[in-house]
This record gives sequence, C-alpha cells and structure tokens, in this order.
Amino acid sequence: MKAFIQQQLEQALIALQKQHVLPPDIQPRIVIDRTKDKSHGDFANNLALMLAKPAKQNPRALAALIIKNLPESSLIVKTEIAGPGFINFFINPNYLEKQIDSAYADARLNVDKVQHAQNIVIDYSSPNLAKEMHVGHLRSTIIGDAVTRTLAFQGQNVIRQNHVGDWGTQFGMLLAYMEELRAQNIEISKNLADLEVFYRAAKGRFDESEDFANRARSLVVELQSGNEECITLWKEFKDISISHCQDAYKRLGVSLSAQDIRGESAYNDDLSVVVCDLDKKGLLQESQGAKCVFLDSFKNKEGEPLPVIIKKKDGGFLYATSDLAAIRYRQSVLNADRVLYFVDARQGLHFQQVFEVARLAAFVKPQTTLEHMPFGTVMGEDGKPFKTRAGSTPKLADLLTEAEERAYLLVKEKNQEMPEDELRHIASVVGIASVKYADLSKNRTSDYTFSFDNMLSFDGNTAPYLLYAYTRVVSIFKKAEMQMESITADVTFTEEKEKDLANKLLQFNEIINQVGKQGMPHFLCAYLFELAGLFSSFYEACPILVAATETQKQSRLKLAALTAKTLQQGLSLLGINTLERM
RNA sequence: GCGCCCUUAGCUCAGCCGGAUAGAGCAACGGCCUUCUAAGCCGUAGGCCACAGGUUCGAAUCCUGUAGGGCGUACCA
Repeated sequence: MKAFIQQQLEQALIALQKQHVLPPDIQPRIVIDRTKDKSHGDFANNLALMLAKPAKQNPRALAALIIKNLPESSLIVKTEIAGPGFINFFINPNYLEKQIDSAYADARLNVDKVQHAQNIVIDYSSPNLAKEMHVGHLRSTIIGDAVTRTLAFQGQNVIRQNHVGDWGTQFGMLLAYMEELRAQNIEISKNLADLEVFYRAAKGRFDESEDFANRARSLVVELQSGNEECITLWKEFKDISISHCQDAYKRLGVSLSAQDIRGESAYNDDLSVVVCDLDKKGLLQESQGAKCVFLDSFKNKEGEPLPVIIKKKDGGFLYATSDLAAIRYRQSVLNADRVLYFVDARQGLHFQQVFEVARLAAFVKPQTTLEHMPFGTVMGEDGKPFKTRAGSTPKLADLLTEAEERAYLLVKEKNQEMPEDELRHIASVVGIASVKYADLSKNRTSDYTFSFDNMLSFDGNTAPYLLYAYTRVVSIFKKAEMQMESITADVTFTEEKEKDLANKLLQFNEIINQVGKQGMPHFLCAYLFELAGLFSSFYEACPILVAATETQKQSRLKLAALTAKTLQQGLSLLGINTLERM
C-alpha cells in the first residue's frame, strides 16, 4: 500500500513538473507514513512541505495541486490537506478487506520474499568454551537467532556461524589442570559436569603455583603447534563444553546446531597465512616486538597511532588475527554478501579496526558488507554489569530453571485442575519465553537490566500476554469445533475495532523488513504487543461466536484466525513457541 | 587526553534517516466477569524529552557546546 501511494505521488510530481509548477531537476525522497491518529486517515505524506520552498509555493496550495494531479484510484477514497500541508490518504475499507482475505489465504501471510537471496553470514552466540554459559551470552544468542530466523523467513540464504572461543590462552590452564587430575587418577568427565567449578579450580591452581602456571603456558604452545596428547585432552574438554552449549540452545529453542560451530581453533592454520598476506601487502609493521597494522584513524592514549596487533612479541596470535582469518573464510569459502556480528558493544573498536584491515587487505569484496550489530551490557539489579570473571555470575542453566519454577507457581495458581505434566510443559514454555522476550523486546543497543521480577511479571509487554492472546483465539476455534484454515467467507467490517485490528495485521510485512534490515527484533516485539492489544480490545468489544449475523461471525473468525497465525509466525521468528492453552 | 554510547512519567522502556496533542507497561486511583479463558478490557492521574545555544515553516529526533553516567583505548576475548 505504501508503495502504491508512493507511485501515485511520483506520477503527480511528474505531472506538476510538466506543468512547470515544480522545477524539473528535483528528486525528492517520498516517505509514506502511517498516521498515528485515525482522524488523519490511514497514511500521510509531507511532500508538499518539503517542496514548498523549491516550488516557491505555499505548502497548502502545493498540497492541493499535488492532490489534483494524483491519478484516479478506487483504492483511495479520500485525500485531504491537513495542518501545515500534510496530505492524508484514506484507504477504501473494501481494499483492506480484500487484503485480509489475501493474507489469510497465504502461507506467508503476505510477507514479501526477497527477489535475490543474499548469502548472509551471521556470527552469533559464540561463547567461550572454557566456561559455563551465563547471562552475558544470552543477548548474542537470542537476538542473533531471532534476526537469523527473520532473514531466513524473508528468503535470504543464512549461514550461521558459532565462533566459539576454544583456542585462547586459558586453555593451557585447563589442560594443565586436566593433566593433574589424570595423574591423580581422578575421572575428568565427572569434574567437567560443572565447568564453572572446574574453571575456578584450575584458575586457583594457576594463581597459587608458579610451576602450574608455567606448565599451563607451555601447554598453550604445544596445543597450538599440534601436540597430539594435548589435542586429545583439548578435544575431550571441548566436546563436553559443546554438549553443554547445545543443551542450553535446546532449552532456549535456539536454532544453532553443532554443524554451525566454527571456533577460533578452526582458523589456526590460517593465522600465519593472514600474517603473511598482510606483510605482502605492506600493511605490517613491527613495533615493540609485536607485528601490527597501524591505521591512521585510531589513536592511543598518547595520541600516537593505535596498532591492531596481529602477532604478539612471543609469537602468539590474538583475536584480531582469528577474526581476520574468519573474514577471509567467510568471503572466500562461504561467499558472503553480508556478514553480521552479534557481539557486545564493548568490542566496537575492535570490529572497526578489524573491518578496516580486512578492507585494506582486500580480504572481502568491496560490495560485501561487514556489520557489527552491537548490544548493550547486561546489568545486575544493582546497576552494575555482571562480572564475567567473578564466581558469583549466575549460570544460564540455573537462571532458566528459576524462570521455569516461578512460571510453574503462577500457572498452577491459575489452573488448579490441570494435570501435572501439562502444567510443567506450560511453565517451561512460559518461563523460557519470558526470559527471551524480556531481552528481545528492548532496544538492542541499550544496556539491559536483568531482573527476575520484571521479566516474570506477567503483565504488560511480556511473552505471557502474547501467548495468552494466542490461546484465546485457539479456544474460540475449539469451542466452535472449527479449523482455523477452514473459513471460506470473505471479510466484511462492521465495527471500528475490526478495522483497527485489520490495519495492524497488514503491517506485518513492513515490520519483518525492518527487522531484517536493521537486526532489531524489538520492533517485532512491539508490533506483536500492539497486535495482541488490539485483538484483546476487539475480543472484548466484538462477540465472535454469537455475532449478530453469520457473515459477521465468519468475518470475525477470519480476523481472529489471521491474528493467531500472525502471532504464531511472529513469535516463531523470535524463537518462541506458542501454547494451545494456558 | 582521544573515541564510541547513554540521559524521555516514581520505576522499566518505546519513539531518534525532523512532522500534526511525546507513547506503552509496571506502580497509584476508579469501573467491568449469569455470554468466546478477567494471565483480560475500559477509564483517571502522572513529562521544561539532562541543560544551553544553533539550523528549520516545524526539533525528543539534526548540529555545536556544557553537565552527569557507562564503555573502550599495545600484546585477554
């Protein structure tokens, strides 16, 4: 509809240019807005205000001329000039009805499929395998997954990349500790059941014993140079840690599989190639014993050029190096058109530098975009960030369990008679959904205060509110003993609430496009919340099963069914399951 | 020092490629269950959009500056 109005306006402009009302050389960007207030119609446009000056016209007079030159169309029943010179468009309700019929009949709910699919590599979750997953990993995992699902739904070719940290300095420490346990005939796998405890124990040994620390450092070198025993030990650790991650993904309903893992270790052999390549291109300089790339646009504390360190003075590599290797791989092997990084905002500078080096070294084609999709820090309720290195950070698994427990108590309170296993199932869906939704519904870039009380408050813009709206529709169809897919009658509006709901339903496509483009799932959350709210109003005001006429009943059933489908599709793009009842 | 980000209702947050009276939810207050799940709906109240300038017909939104806060800034990731 927006596109249609845009075309209409373009034609009006061309006509006005021919009449020499407008100068021939202007190419204004025509933006069609949905109106905030219904009294302003369905869509509005500020073209007359923008063009008033170049046309040397009074804005309202120009608006009148634009309207006069709009092509005839039955879709628009009324246009008006409002305020300083806005043009408001009133859409033919018949057209809205037809659009609802069409969306209802379409498996994609009238969401556009991209014409030319891009290869979009999405780097998300990417936990450090040395430790247990904790709340800090939630944002990358959940937001990245929602955006990935949305892009896939749009028809893009998404390639998930779980760039796990499996190669850092800390692995030497862990391997040294594994060695010690083995020497004492202690079964390692048992100890690895809780990675956090294991990590702390290893860290304790590292801090207390110089010998241990030295052994740890030498094991890193041996590991990275391919010592077989080290590799075996490392693999044992890694497999267990990955299985922990996959458990978390499964519980969270995250679409990452073991095949999507391509960790830092996978690039080990490429690291020296990267160094060599950068050197050949004359980008590498030695400074204080380290091999660096200096970029003019970055300065350090003393105002001197800031290096991107590629190779440490001890010969070791840093994360910039493996990120560069990953970029090469993503371009040359995965053939990426677009690479998205869902990584903490604190790594902003790192990515700016790495992206610039990758461009200078031509590791990516000029048209390939590298996009850091930053997100804010997860804060505790005390307003301070969660400490990643401190032992007190709550584990993700425990956190999810607590959410499910709290949800269970609430569900049980509402449904005394329900069988235990169904209660458990509902509590699990609601608990997980609440945690995910609390995160997804906030603007990605701002810091996010993690609060059980807020996320498990079952009112307002929360997952339970959306899930509840969905179950209400399901319940209607159960009562009517009908399938949601079985409605053949056309939609006819009789009430304003029906029209409001319909209008919102037809915005789904716009929202999906926005989420795909900007990587911001909170737009979708806000949309679904508004949709659920409008449905609830409609539900209260417009009886469905006992509607006045059969036509009205069918029509309202169809609106309800499309609402349910849209909610389900939307939630599914967020990685949230729906419930038949709650 | 330099760079990036933030500051909107008591609280949690939307809105930010300028647009019509700044929106939700929570908390507060007042209504609505013999009719499709009240985990709901309807309503009331609550704001110098940190501050000061500037650009503009029009600024929460863009620019400059100030204050306060966060983060980053050479061998961790």
